[in-house]
Amino acid sequence: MNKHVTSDGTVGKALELLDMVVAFGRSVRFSEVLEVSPFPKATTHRLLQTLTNQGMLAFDEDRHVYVPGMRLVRMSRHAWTQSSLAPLAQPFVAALAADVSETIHLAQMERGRVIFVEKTTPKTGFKTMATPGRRSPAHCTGVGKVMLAFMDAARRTEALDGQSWEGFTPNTHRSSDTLLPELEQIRAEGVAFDREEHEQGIISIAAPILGGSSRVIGALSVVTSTFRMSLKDIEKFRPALQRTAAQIGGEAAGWPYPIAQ
Amino acid sequence: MNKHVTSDGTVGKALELLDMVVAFGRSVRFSEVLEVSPFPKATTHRLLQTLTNQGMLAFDEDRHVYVPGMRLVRMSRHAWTQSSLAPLAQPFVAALAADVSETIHLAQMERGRVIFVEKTTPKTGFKTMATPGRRSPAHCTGVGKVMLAFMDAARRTEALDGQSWEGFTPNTHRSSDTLLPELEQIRAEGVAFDREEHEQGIISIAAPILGGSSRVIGALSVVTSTFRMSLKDIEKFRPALQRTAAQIGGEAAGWPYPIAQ
DNA sequence: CAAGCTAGTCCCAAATAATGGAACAAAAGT
DNA sequence: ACTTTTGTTCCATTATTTGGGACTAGCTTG
Repeated sequence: MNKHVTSDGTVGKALELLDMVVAFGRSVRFSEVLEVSPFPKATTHRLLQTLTNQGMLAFDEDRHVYVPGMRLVRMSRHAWTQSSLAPLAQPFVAALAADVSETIHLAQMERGRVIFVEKTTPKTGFKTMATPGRRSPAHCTGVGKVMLAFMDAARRTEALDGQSWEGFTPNTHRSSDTLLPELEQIRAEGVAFDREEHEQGIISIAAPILGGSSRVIGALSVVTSTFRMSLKDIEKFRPALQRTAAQIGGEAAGWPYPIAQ
Repeated sequence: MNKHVTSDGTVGKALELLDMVVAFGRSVRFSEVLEVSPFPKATTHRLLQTLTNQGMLAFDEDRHVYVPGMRLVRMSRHAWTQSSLAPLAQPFVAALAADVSETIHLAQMERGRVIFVEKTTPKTGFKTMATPGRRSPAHCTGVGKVMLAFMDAARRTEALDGQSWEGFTPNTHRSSDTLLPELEQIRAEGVAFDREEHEQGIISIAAPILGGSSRVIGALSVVTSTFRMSLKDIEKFRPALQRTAAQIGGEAAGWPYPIAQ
């Protein structure tokens, strides 16, 4: 008798479509949406119309394309300032970045998936797939694993059930059988390591950000490449990383930020 | 047989509630939402649950409050970069700000209401109510009036019907009877003036931003106070203002931005 | 420029989901 | 311990969503 991860009712379907349109990251034609929509043509069309009526999408009559609407722009901006750790954490992240001269990721969790909300790259930077607003699996990222490790048991079980267990590299965990023991260890150590589990050649050390009632509200990581450093080398970032995570957590405590789930 | 401005179906109701929660700008208790909700208790509760399930809201079990959810946070990146003029206009706005040394507002329109998407204040700045993400009435702001003036007739009629006609100062238009002739004049002149219609002591000159097919996608204004300048004085900003608006429009043409409506 | 094709829109009887008054439960106050 | 306030759930009724398919607009091709 558990809650379903997927849609409840019409609202769920509409939001699913909204998400799809927005995720395109560009204007889209009806037929493009229809291709990825799990709903029949008439239903898809009607839901898009509703969303457009509601200002969540805008329809360009010349080009016949849908784009995110102004209502979504306005609401999501409020959401960003209120519920993303980025504005609050920004100065601390910048200080850490200056300190370690490596890429820093700040992430939060949305239903078992990692959302990157801030990223700083040093001048000498290389590219990782993470980019603000991007959603990645939790089972194969440093920030994801550390949030899984520290969230409460019920949420963790649910989150693990929802993982894709997609294998990105030979090191990627493919099931909770191998991940669970590691989570135990992460809880003991206080930090998680990404051992090239998401991208070949990319490693990281990640610490949880704990808000009020020591619940996980996000995670912070120092990311580098195996060309520059080894797993052993990045261990040295641990004190600065944990200190910064604690500072951010301290600032955030007392504010209700979304709990990782 | 016209379209209704208000809610269609369950999706409309859910979005209305979402909007309310987000608009609070802080975490809210169920009872606070219920107070402003037009729906009965059970319905309000169920819709909030649905939104929470969907990740559009997050519920803090300790504090018993709702906050914007991570799903909305994630969408904000995409929505902002795609549909707000701010990223694209930023350099032009900065140049104009440096040129005139006055406050600049960049706005777009959501169903007859003005949304401020960017604002720059000179060091010597004073405070106006406008702040990015804020929504204001169109009938009493420079950017609002100029967008109304230049949008197509059908949309304009609909937008005017939706105005609150709230009187903020003695100069505020209280009905379309007085506003319509001014819109005519604005169309002829190419710019609109805010003559202390929204805030006592605040005046502005605003120009429309026209995208492809010369449709209004936004507006730009130079704002100052009557302590510093007169309505006649700010006329001198017109060339720079219009030039900048044209530059932004030029950049935006070819991209489908939400049309003012 | 008409015919053919594809993309987009609309209709309506059946199926399904939303509704909300009222009862109930859980906190908070006294 | 009791009262009040706040939050949650139930379920028969009611209203909305659904989607196959027909239709229309817009584009392409012979």
